[in-house]
Amino acid sequence: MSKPTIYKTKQREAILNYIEKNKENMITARKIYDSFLSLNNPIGMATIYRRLEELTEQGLLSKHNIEGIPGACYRYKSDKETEGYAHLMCEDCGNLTDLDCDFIKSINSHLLKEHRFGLNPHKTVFYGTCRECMGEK
Amino acid sequence: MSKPTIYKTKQREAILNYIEKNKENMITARKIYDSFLSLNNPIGMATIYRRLEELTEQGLLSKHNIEGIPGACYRYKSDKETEGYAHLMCEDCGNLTDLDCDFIKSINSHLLKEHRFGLNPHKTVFYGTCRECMGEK
DNA sequence: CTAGTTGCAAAGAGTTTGCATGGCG
DNA sequence: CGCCATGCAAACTCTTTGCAACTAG
Repeated sequence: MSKPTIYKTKQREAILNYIEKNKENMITARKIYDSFLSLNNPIGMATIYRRLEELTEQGLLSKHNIEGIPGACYRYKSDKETEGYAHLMCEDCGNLTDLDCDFIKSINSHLLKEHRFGLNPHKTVFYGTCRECMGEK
Repeated sequence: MSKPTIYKTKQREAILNYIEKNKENMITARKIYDSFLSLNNPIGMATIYRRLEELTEQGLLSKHNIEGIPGACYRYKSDKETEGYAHLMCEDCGNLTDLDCDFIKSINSHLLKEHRFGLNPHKTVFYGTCRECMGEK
């Protein structure tokens, strides 16, 4: 039952590198695909999906989906250094940011005590309108 | 700029009826399709999607998507009588329940004051483990 | 009559899988 | 050399759209 060996291939390293460089941003399979394509370093979509899925399982990425955006698709975000944070999703611009705040702890304990619900902040997304989009209205 | 007339067709009424009867449960396009099919009262998928979309726009349904379930698809939930509630999604069993609690108000004001984020509870989903699934572990 | 609705089939988008090839260890 | 990874293309799933036929008002 030992874990399968992981081979350090060019593609895997490149994807890890891309994620490291874009840890502040949202990532989609297509963005990665296009990025490598424009660097004349094309990579197969299947490989991208396989790696993203793997990294999500390993807890290094969180996988999200927003509606209301044309061609909605899975969006991944690096969770390095932000484990335990929740996320804020703007319904207007689709921007996803980390909720780095102790308040999540009180939400956590409220849900547990009053609703017997074990919150997973990491996956939780608050929908609404972000600062910028509120201002523009 | 007047709204288009709404025609009371057999299919539309049937879908509304289905939703009314299933307001406690999650709804998917396929569930509706299968339900009508088994009643020897088949209905086109396109119609179902068109009606669900319309009802979502009217705020009578909320549209969700959960991962981790094979063939993840959009799941709708009746929001009649539960407008303004947030939702709790169980990652284990995929169950979606309403969060009927004043605590949402303090979350609301916190996000607004400290993060300048205008929460839309109606669309917000807390991920975690539900009462039942916690017990079973 | 006329505008909205339906159902089919085809198109689309995103994602997943089968399989032969290729490369790490 | 063996196992895993890759890339292509095909398959799949869910959803959306075009269009001709239909129907409520």
